[in-house]
Amino acid sequence: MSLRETILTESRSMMIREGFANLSMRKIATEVGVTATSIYLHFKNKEDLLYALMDESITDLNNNLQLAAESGSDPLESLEAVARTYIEFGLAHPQEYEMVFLVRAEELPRYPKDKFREARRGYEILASLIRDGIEAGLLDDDDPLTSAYTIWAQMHGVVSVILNRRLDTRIKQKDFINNSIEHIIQGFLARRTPV
Amino acid sequence: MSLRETILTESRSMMIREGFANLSMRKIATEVGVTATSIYLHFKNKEDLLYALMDESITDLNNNLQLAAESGSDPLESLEAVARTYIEFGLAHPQEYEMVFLVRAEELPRYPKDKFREARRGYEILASLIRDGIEAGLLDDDDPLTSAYTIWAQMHGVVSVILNRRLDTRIKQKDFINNSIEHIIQGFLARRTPV
DNA sequence: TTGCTAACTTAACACTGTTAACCTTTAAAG
DNA sequence: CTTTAAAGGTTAACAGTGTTAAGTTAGCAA
Repeated sequence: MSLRETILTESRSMMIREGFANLSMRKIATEVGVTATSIYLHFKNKEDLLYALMDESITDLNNNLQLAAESGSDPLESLEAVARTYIEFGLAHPQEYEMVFLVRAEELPRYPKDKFREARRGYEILASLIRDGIEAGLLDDDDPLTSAYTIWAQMHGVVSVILNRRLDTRIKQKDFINNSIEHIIQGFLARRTPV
Repeated sequence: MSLRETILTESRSMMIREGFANLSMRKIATEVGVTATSIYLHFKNKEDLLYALMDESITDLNNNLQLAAESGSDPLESLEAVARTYIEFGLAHPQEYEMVFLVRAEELPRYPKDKFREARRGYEILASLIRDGIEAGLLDDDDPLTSAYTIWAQMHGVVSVILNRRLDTRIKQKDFINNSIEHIIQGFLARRTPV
């Protein structure tokens, strides 16, 4: 395994262990058994290293979503599976989720364009599912891409509220998730009696 | 104006100017015309200072939401007004919004309990609006508090996606917001034909 | 005048990301 | 077989961070 790979592996395990905020070049280097300066021979800077980590996580999430999207017997079932998979992924990998979705844009001003492609794949999985749903007459006939982003935003909101510990202690997390998924989908169901 | 207040005022203006992430005790102190150490005479630490700032912003947002909640002629209209107000507040005050809602729970492990009260007021404004809507037969009969959190999460998702610049450039921000508000509300409308 | 207290400062500690300059080891070229 | 060049690593330093211990100064009460 090349040093580059070792750094990535160790960074990821460290991030999961101690949290994204506690990652430091020196700590990573020590863990790997090398000097902090060495990392700069393989990554332009800390940002660059983080992008590499993000890319892996995004791919992982997207692969899960793809599977979920293919799992249902109709678009509605698949949509629910996707929502559930998304939320579960976020809760199961909080550090990775934070890194990918909760880091402010400001902190990543020069996100490399080629990495956007993988990031977009997720939205497109969702958009194509919505397109199927519209064609089957199950979902509201809006622009699928816009709706994909809207649903994504809603799912993200759910994960984000839980991870940021903003959820009222009186509410059970499970109820919150179920309620959310139900209403997110209901919000896009084709209206039987047009208003 | 006491030094404590001066520090708060200057911190806020600095945060808005240069961003939340660029706040440093030394910079604030310099701006105020004092040494960094002095701040510690008025605030326990940086966290404590941030909580004071957050508290002000949350109160501000909640006051806006309260007004919106009272603005409509029926619960549905009010709900839309609240959603629009929330999203507009987030976009108009990105730095404050980030501070209040995007900062990881980890970074605020000891959020003082008395400040939760103000934070909860917002959810309660929403919950009581939903309660009215349910009683008027306009909204789905779920637990109002759970629904309040769900709607909050969805609104937050919308703001968050925009602020974090995760929105596809092919989608107009305005369309995205309108589409979101529409579908969020639709997701909670009382179903005329029960399933 | 003494003594206390509040408000402030200086100096330091232990961190952070990052860079310039300086080795070594390895491998290819003449 | 020696020279050259590059790859991969190091040490030392810079400028910044939050935070604290210790020292100073001003104002006021006894």
